[in-house]
Amino acid sequence: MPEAKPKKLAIIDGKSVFYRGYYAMPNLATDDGVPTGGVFGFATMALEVIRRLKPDYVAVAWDKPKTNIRKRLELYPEYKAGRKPAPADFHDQIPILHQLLAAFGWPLYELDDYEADDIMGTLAIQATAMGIETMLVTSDLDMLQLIDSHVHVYALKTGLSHIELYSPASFEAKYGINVHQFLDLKALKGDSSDNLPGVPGIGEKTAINLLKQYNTLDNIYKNLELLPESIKHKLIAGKDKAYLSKKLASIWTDAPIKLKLDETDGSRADVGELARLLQKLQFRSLLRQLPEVLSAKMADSQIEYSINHKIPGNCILIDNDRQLNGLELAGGEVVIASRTAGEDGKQPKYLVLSTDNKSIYVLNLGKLSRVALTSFLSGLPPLVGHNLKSSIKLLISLGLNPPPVAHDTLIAGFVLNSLRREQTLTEMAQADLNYQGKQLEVAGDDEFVSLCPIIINLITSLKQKQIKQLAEVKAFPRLVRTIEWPIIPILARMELAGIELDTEYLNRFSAEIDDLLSDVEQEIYGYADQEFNIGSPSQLANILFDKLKLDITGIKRGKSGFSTAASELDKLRGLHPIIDAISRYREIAKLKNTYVDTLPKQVDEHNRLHTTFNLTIAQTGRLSSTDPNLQNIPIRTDLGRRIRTAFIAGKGKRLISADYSQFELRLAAVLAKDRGLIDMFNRGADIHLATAAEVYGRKPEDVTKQMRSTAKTINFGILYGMSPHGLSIATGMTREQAAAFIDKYKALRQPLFDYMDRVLKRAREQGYVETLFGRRRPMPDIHSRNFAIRSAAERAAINMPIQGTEADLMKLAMIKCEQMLVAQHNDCRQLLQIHDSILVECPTEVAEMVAKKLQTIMQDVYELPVRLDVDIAIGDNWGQL
DNA sequence: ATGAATGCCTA
DNA sequence: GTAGGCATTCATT
Repeated sequence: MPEAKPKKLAIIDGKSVFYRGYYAMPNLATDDGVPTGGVFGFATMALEVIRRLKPDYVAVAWDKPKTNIRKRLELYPEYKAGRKPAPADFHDQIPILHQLLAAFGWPLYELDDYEADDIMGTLAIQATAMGIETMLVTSDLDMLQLIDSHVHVYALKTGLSHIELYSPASFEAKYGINVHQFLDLKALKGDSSDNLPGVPGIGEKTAINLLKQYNTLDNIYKNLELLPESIKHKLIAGKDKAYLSKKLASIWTDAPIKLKLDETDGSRADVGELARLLQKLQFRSLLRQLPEVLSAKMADSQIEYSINHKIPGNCILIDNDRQLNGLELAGGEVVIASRTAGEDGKQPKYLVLSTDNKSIYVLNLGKLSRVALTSFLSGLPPLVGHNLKSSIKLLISLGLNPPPVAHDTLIAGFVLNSLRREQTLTEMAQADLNYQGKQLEVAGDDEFVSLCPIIINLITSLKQKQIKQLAEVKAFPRLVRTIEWPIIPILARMELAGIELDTEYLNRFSAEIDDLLSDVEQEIYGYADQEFNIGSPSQLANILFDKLKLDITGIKRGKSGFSTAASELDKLRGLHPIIDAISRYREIAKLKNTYVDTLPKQVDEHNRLHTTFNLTIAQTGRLSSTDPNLQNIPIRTDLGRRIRTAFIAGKGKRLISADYSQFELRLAAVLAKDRGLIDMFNRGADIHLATAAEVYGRKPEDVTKQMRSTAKTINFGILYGMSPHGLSIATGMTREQAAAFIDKYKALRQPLFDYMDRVLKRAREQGYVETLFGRRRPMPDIHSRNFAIRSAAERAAINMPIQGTEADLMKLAMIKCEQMLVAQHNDCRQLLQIHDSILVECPTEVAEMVAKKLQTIMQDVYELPVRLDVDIAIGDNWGQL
């Protein structure tokens, strides 16, 4: 018989959660003006606790106002001095919170002289004694000192409801010291929010270094003689303060309070009352979640744990070549996972492989020879994994030719539901498999090895489930097989290849810009007749609108005053020479800070820059690029273009760019089956000029620059669901002129507008929109009662099939280009993709030929009623292209 | 330190 | 007015 699962108790740090909500939603109130921000935060989090943690028991700890810290004050009168009192409408919400707790059936624990921390600590100790697992929900890092094998801390992350397991390992990864050293850290560095002094002159950096070296506070004081003079003196002078701080920061676990399980039974919620309360508070979104959350909870108690719990017995750690002898990785597929480490997180450390879910091999890469490894790994069957791109990069960096992808659980999860927040294996397993075990993304090597069987098991289980789910949507199996799986190894190769940066050029450029920048800066100070921080929108607004009294009519207001965005400054141009100077300053500062000074810091030893391409971020299916983002390198201004000049081809090589021309508009024409537009493209017309000619009823040769520009604006605007109002702003026309223009355009492009209506209709009926290849984007906000939200969803819905089809086709083109390159020009590499273009590096001799081949492949990527045009260019730097 | 707000770079 | 990433300032912890 399996051992019964231990019961779980969640203890919520009521005030800290409440505060979060209060500050996150400062103005939230019901229609009759009752402030509800804090309650909303609490309620949101409460539902998330039920959904995610599935506790058997729940208790809420609360600081009693005023008296709560008396005992600590006896020790240190300054304790928590300097804290602002809570605002008045904060207290107004407390009674509502009590009602909410009553409805949940959750008791509030509060005590004179004890803070919520102490109550939580005490209850946790008692729970452990009863054999119960405790989960502490808080935003307070101090709570980490309570962690042990039966007590876990969940921290509130960004947003109101996002809670995340705070593990000793993640703490260690972040600070480099153990959780048990937490109190000693506080003792040394103090804590400004609690007004704990710590040792004066010792900050976090020094404190951590000392603790790394000497482990404990006591031991540091035992070894004072070994320390540098200055630190030693500070420590001696601050000894009392250090130990006092430690005492004050310690959570007391002996509060006079008793955990009564029957009071905290989490299943006693009065659902009717809850619904009534949420209704009254006008928390509609929460109200909607209620049935789902509570029923999920009930269902969970009946459903069998859906993971195969038979942990495979033979998980073999391999750390010398001999162990590889006679081992084989035969089978239809291999489940693979990898682990990297080091400063940049790019040093490969472990590779985990399992072909039949019985034997799991954990390769300690540092201990194995390259030869033994490559011979063992050659001829692997197709791969299954979670974020296979990282494992494939590892295989390639070992010199292997990676096998094809059979299934990636990260990407399948995204294809199945692009809205889901869960991205790590742990999160996905928790959400989809009801996995309730340990966090799998861990800091310690030993811990990682011990988790390998679970990792393999979860990937396998997730895959099985996802395969079934993919099969339920006709287009999905084909989408992943023909687009998503094949693009993964290509991106892996692109990331590994990187692109060479001329760092010396950028450094010279930086110095040059510096002079420009300080000139403009002085000029601005001159106009303002004072120095100020030009980078601060609020200071800048003060100068412009208070001091210089520039005309504020028509200037947008933000949350904190008048906007100084470029579009608003444009309205002031001509009023004062400072405006132009500010624009120049902004341009230069932006380029310098974001690109010129930053990129050279990120190159590898070959001066190459390696980005990460992400497949599971953009809702439309586009790639995104991070660390660094190489999809937003400047091009529009002359100064910006010079940054592209720093992206260079390697020695004896050339860069080729291949860009789709008017890709999205062509696809809009196809999706809408707009014969007129399609024909226009197939004639090879200048699309904006031809549009202007038709709308204005002129011959093409009589179209002015202004007309063409207006037509161009609307051609683009249409793709984004632009309104007449938006058009008038974008073109400078009056609203009436814009409306008239749109009317003509509508008549001309009726199929396009009919198509947009069809997309919206389907979005409303089906709840999602899709691309030509059946990639879906759920559109829950399409039914929002909030006009702004609903309108935004409608615009996104119109855009998604167009942008998404572009993304699908671009991936397909990359796959075909890669096949050609590998087969015919294996010394050529794709380096970057920027949504409608690719950048390829190849030997000078073949550049011409390769460029032509790429052009042909991209133009013929997929049979469409519209012609696709691809522009190619060759150069030794990106700026020339 | 962290997150929101602001602003700006790309397709 | 679609889709992203990221730097800086400033308030809050």
